[in-house]
Amino acid sequence: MKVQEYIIQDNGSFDPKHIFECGQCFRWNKKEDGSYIGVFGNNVMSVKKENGKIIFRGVCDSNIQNICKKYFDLDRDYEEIKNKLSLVDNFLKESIDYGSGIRILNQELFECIISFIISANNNIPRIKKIVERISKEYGNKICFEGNDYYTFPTVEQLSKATVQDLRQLGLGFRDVRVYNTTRMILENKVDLHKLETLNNSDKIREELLKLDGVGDKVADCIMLFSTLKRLDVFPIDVWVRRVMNELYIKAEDETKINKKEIKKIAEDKYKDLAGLAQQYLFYWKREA
DNA sequence: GCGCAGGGGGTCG
DNA sequence: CGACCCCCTGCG
Repeated sequence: MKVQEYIIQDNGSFDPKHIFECGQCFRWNKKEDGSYIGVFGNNVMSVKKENGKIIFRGVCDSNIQNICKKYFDLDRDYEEIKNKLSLVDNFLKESIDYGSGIRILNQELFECIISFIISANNNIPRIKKIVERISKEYGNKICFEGNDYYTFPTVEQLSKATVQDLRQLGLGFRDVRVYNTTRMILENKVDLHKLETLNNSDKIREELLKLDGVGDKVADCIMLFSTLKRLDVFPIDVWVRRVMNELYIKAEDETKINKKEIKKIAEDKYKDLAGLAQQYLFYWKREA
């Protein structure tokens, strides 16, 4: 496949570091020159920020410009979103200044589901390694600039894996969950195409929760970080719980805070942009 | 340097 | 509410 290139002006709302290290994705890796290389769909791509420009280079299964617009959410006006959220309060404004180049990716739904099932009670380096091994074992190989990369497997491809196979790849107790979920999707017990047509976050969540290994937190991550793109959902993990407690609740023991209380604050303050607020706060708190 | 607890983007029973 | 597999980290 031929290498394509696409260049856009940096308008202040695109920073590879912010995008790839705000915790939404697991398949982007930093190179020595500061660029990032990742695999998504049937594409391998390098992304680099240079002299006020963002440079995309990669091997793609169709036009690179269309692919980037979709995946990197380029048609959404993040300047407008940031202006709106900055008015909420000074905490959020500070976090937005810190992670000003964050964008929420449109990741492939099945990959997102499996990746976040694997994320349960796990740490990011290990999650990345497991997803990489799954791709190498069951995905397709793509060559780019002398190196081999592997696409995340389709439902059909991953359905070839037994529980034992998955255990061998290091999934631990999540092996059964990934196995069961893959089967349920393969057999259309949960119809991913139908999910894309639903326009109500609660309805989508209800469907996702049928999948083994998908609880509240994972369901919210899937809805926010995949092509489902529900910007109103507010995933609550330990970091978000911590920052929300520090800023607004100020309880002595944050583990005792009811999730509903946090969700209500998020809804009241951030409204239909809660998911984006979550990403700015998460990145701010984790990095700092 | 090695060895061993501690804990990690939660979910399930 | 406790266990869950694995591995990486931090302290002794």
